[in-house]
Amino acid sequence: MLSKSCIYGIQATIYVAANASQEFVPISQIASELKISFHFLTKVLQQLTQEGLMNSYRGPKGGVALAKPSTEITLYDLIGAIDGTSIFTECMLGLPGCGIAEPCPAHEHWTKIRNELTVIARRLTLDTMAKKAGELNVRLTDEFRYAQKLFPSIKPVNGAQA
Amino acid sequence: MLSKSCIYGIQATIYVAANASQEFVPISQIASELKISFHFLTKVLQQLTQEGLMNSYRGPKGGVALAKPSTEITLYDLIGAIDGTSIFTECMLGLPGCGIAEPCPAHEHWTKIRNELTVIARRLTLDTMAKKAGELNVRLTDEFRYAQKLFPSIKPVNGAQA
DNA sequence: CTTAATTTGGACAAAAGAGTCTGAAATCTG
DNA sequence: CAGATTTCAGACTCTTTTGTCCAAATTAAG
Repeated sequence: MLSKSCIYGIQATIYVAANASQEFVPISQIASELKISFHFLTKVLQQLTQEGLMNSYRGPKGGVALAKPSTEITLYDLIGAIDGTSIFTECMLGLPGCGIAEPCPAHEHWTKIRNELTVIARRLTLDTMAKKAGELNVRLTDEFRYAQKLFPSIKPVNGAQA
Repeated sequence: MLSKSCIYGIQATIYVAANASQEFVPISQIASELKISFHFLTKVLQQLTQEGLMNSYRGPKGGVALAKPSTEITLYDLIGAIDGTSIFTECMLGLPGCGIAEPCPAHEHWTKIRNELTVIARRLTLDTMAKKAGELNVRLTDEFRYAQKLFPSIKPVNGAQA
């Protein structure tokens, strides 16, 4: 479905969005929290900075940051920047000319799914995903438990149940 | 999305279903019509016979045939046999424990899409797809034009417009 | 029985994806 | 300025997917 690079990129940007207090977040910190290879994640995030979705800064106190408010970066942007938009446009059977004029046997069904997927990806912002992933002040049990999986360093706060 | 192997397998079975007049269809014929590497397609179809979706027969007049009526083989069966069912079950972000109890940030949206995809794949039979792909007696222009792309050997019949 | 057509099965090569490593460039701190 | 921290850029390896090739087994037809 999505490539590993893409999944890592999405998880990392969610992490950065959730840590909005830090100006620049070091890639090493993201990699160790999310248990992703540091060097590999570096490549993925370089791609996101080259695509204009993130800013980076070298040296001590450096790292990466979102280039835009987290409310303005969508899942669609992230997928498009890493895996490309073909998942939102291509025929299920990979036939180059598939379209309304020359539909493939699965055309109508797949376009329906694909369009829904596109709408969802365009609407789902980093902001929304980061909130679900659990900032420290989110105390809902389910979300907190997820947060621990994605961000192991997050510790229970008073009132949160593990 | 789907692997090349899977796409080839789907196209080939559609072709076999559309050529129901032939008892066994040689793989060489399928490969040349669909412009797929013969040896590669051979592997894919071997997989489908091992999974019980097709029968094969060696020697002259041999080839492959559907193991069941084309009304009883679904897109879900084909995808499951070649790529596996993970596309119908897995988390979008690849998180192992993602579920109702510990949903990932895209969980609710992705499961909705995934479920629709599953329903469609389970309902879409080879029979239906083969009809759309254009048997010789289908004269609808759009479907015929598609048929020529997927099955180049199919020639216009009287009344069909190229 | 011989020949040709066909699948089967395995080995192998090429390409793409995933992951690792090293050195260079930039930047902060003292 | 010196040293530490960090991204940047490229080379390299490993694995999976894709694609190619060949010999063996099976079967129909003459």
